Amino acid sequence: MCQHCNYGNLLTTAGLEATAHRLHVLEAIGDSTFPLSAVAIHQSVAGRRAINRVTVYRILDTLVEHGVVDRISTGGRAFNYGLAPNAHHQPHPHFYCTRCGRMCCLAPESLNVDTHPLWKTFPGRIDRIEVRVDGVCKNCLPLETQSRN
Amino acid sequence: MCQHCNYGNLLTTAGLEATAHRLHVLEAIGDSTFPLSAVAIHQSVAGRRAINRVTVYRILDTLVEHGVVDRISTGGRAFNYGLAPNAHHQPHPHFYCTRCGRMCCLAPESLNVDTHPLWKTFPGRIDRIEVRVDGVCKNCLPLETQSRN
DNA sequence: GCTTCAAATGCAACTTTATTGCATGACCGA
DNA sequence: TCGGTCATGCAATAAAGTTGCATTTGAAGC
Ligand SMILES: [Mn+2]
Ligand SMILES: [Mn+2]
Ligand SMILES: [Zn+2]
Ligand SMILES: [Zn+2]
Repeated sequence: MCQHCNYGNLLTTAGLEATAHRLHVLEAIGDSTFPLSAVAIHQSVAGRRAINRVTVYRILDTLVEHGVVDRISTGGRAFNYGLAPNAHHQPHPHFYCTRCGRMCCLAPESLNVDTHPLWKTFPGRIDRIEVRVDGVCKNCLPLETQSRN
Repeated sequence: MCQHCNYGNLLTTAGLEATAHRLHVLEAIGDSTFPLSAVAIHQSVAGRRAINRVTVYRILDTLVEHGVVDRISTGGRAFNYGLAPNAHHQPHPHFYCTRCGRMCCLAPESLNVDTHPLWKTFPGRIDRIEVRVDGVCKNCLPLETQSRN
């Protein structure tokens, strides 16, 4: 469990009832050091307690809507989910390994994005800027050279 | 048609046979001022010439593999496609309107991303850095305020 | 403690988007 | 003309998420 986040508080602060299912889903996300897919979250929660996959999707929608969790695009067809930035978690970019499909969180300061020119000129409303780094992770790198496919 | 790109040349330069279908798909992408979904591309091409949607998916895969076209993640479940950066087209970030689902290309200089800290510290291989700006486009902004849903 | 009612959950069917397998067709060179 | 390779078509399948509706749950009021 994350040192700084009380998951029950996160939920109630966001105006959400802290049901057991919601707590389990949020725990699965918060305890992971990298963003997880809905399927992975379902598996993780279902390991400890029966839960329908639709319920997981609905809980994820709710958590994202209320800003507790971030929906992170992988570059693949499915989304991943991670704790939304808050007092204890700065916003940060993510890395996506195109070989194993695993994401990882990058340090907030690893990329410096200057958004000022955009804010001045863009005619619409800007809600979020998402940066994703694609490549091959250090685990997959050795495998990459031998099997040329 | 883009002033500077000869689509036939783009294909043959990439080592691809310039079939009629491939040319039509590439034209649909290159003539658009914003990235298009596979479904939109299929509709566009099919309007002028019978083509199977699977063929469109396969052509898109081929074009992406050979670096002629970029697969751009929308923040939704489907991908969009745009011309890959080349001599006449600098890499640039994209904006995704979460209300109408339309993307648009942003000026290359609208966001300045400093990637140096990442290159120095990241232990894997970096192939690409994708930046997506989410929000509400100027067309949708008026609609947004009246219908609160 | 009982009742009530909205919110949460379960389950089946469905949708969207993309992929796979296999058959057919077109093209190019020998 | 023949052979082979690559492109295309078509049907079936897969992956990921959504919808509709029935059932359960649990907090609020009595
Ligand atoms: Mn993260
Ligand atoms: Mn573009
Ligand atoms: Zn990897
Ligand atoms: Zn819009």
